Amino acid sequence: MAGSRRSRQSPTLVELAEAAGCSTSLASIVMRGAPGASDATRKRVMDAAERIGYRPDERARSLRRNNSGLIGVAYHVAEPFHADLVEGLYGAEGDGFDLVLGAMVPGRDVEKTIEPLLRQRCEAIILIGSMLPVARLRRISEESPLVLVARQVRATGVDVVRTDDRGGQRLATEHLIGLGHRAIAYLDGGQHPGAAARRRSFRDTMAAHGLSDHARVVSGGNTEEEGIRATRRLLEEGERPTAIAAFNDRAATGVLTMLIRAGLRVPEDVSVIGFDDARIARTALTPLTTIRQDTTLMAKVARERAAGLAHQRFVAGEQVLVPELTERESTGPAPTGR
Amino acid sequence: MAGSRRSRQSPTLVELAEAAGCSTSLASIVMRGAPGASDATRKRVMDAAERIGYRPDERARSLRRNNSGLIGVAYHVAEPFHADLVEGLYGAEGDGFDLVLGAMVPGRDVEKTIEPLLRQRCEAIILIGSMLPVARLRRISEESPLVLVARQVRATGVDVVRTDDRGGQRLATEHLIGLGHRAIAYLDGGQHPGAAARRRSFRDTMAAHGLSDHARVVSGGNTEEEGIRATRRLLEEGERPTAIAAFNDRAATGVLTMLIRAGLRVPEDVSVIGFDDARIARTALTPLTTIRQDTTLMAKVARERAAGLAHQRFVAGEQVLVPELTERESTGPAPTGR
DNA sequence: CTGTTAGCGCATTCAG
DNA sequence: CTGAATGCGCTAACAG
Repeated sequence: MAGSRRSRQSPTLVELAEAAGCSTSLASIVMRGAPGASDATRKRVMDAAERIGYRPDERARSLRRNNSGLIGVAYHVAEPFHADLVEGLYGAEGDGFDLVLGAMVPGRDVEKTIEPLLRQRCEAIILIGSMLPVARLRRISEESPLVLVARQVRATGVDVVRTDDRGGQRLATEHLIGLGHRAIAYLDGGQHPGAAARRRSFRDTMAAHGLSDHARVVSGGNTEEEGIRATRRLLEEGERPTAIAAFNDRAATGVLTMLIRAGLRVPEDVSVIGFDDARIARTALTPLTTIRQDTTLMAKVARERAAGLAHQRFVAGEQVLVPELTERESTGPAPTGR
Repeated sequence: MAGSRRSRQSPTLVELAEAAGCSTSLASIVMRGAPGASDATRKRVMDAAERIGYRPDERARSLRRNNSGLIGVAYHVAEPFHADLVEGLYGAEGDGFDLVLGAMVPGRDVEKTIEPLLRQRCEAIILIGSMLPVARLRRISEESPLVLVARQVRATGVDVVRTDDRGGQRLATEHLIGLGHRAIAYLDGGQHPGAAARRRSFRDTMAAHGLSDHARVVSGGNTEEEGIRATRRLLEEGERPTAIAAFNDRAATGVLTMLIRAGLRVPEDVSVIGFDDARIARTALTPLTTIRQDTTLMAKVARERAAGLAHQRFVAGEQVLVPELTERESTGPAPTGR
């Protein structure tokens, strides 16, 4: 009467066989859809399973099969861009693997996160946007096939699926230059994945257009908060740029917020460009022009790589996806005269 | 030489014992930190484990122990509010359980999500913000202790941890009324958890203040996108309200966006209030006045309930947390005259 | 303190 | 199609 006191234990295969009036092997065959049972038996077993509430024990299964059928995914819960990738990962099912998620949260780093995944004997690990040093990545990849998503790294044994950050940022910078902007500020992403490449790309592209003197890099971050703070500093000190390129869309949203709070118009006074094409880019006060990373495709490729590595069908390599410019309303011609 | 071809299989306890020159039982004792081994042996075994890269197989462990030590968590990846709760869940460790995450994404519903969790024999399931019909919840709770977070439901066997939505929305509505607002619109959350209670609370509170005629409920949603669309409709048709209460902070952010795009000032022309006190509330263009749900506490309580239910230490019940008003800048006195 | 033994639930032989 | 037997890697008695 206690509501949900589970009736003893979960039923086992033996009990299922009893209930169905057949041998355990037959019951097993039916439960995993293997050949070797008549349709009549199949129905009888399935009905019995339904009736007694039988549910295969994955632990026993995978132990016996000697493969877990699991791909582990470590990601930052609080990062919307990661959430998009995780959605994509689930959307790309059909390889016979299940996904098991490990969340990285403040105080719970990569190592802590993947430990349980390894203990469950995941056959591959997909690590999203981690800044772990190469040496550590290498060590992990020695224990399990490792697919690193959204970060560039050159380490034997580590598979990489990423967007061309350099090319993407070049697109962004040249878009602004093409609109006539010269005084352009770049809001840096610090230690976050891709930040170094994008920063370098910004500087190089500015230099290539003879605008090195106008290229200003300010330290920022990957959150709205940091976008706001960085922009406040930017407005306080020195000459105001006519365009700001941000590390990602969240930071760009912060830039937008601070500019408007300061009474400036976007894009009339200042143009803003982001990176990622995250969901928030579309619903920002001024819809953001940004560099689109195709998370669906990245996820699909990452999952394929993980499954392939698990089956030893190929060796670790690098897949670089091409980003593209998505023009919305946050960028416009550089203001003339002043 | 292939980089990361895992050297055969993972080492087993037997191999560890061999490497350490002791019996498997001793090795086992050491690995799980059980009493019954000398410090010298302990060190010898730990060193050997490190050397051969031994890592206990959780599947075998939990199978043998006959308890998985797992709490399953089902949540919507794309929902920032859920992400906050998940962070809180991890932060509340120390009950001897590990967390295993199941992500709900479009096309992957609750049932699909918890199936793997059940197959792994999680000892309890924490389900965040699901709108599953009561009958289904009951069925799940018959297979595993179930803690429902952030939704009200009265079902035997289903444990509930939620915020007082009714009281929270009353706080919001009375805050606006207290500021002199009379024409107040409520942007409804449709089918989402808590929506019904908040909607009813809005109507009741308006009625209690004799403002039924001014209470306007418009259909909205729980995203920025829907907040924008609903506000656009709101502005097109009928008299403009002086205040808008939204189902949650994301929708409220959309409201803000649309109002400002329409050339209105917040809070001078229109006040806006949200619900949740999600992270975005602080960085919104106009920092949002909102009803704070303490996700850290909710998560802590939810995890305690889950662990307690798993150990049959108490029966399913309902824990209701008290929300509070967080005043920021998006609400102000009703505009006078007009 | 240490070693031996018997399963946990299931998949997979193999001989009927 | 069936039933019995074996063992995946580990823990938990129990006996030395």
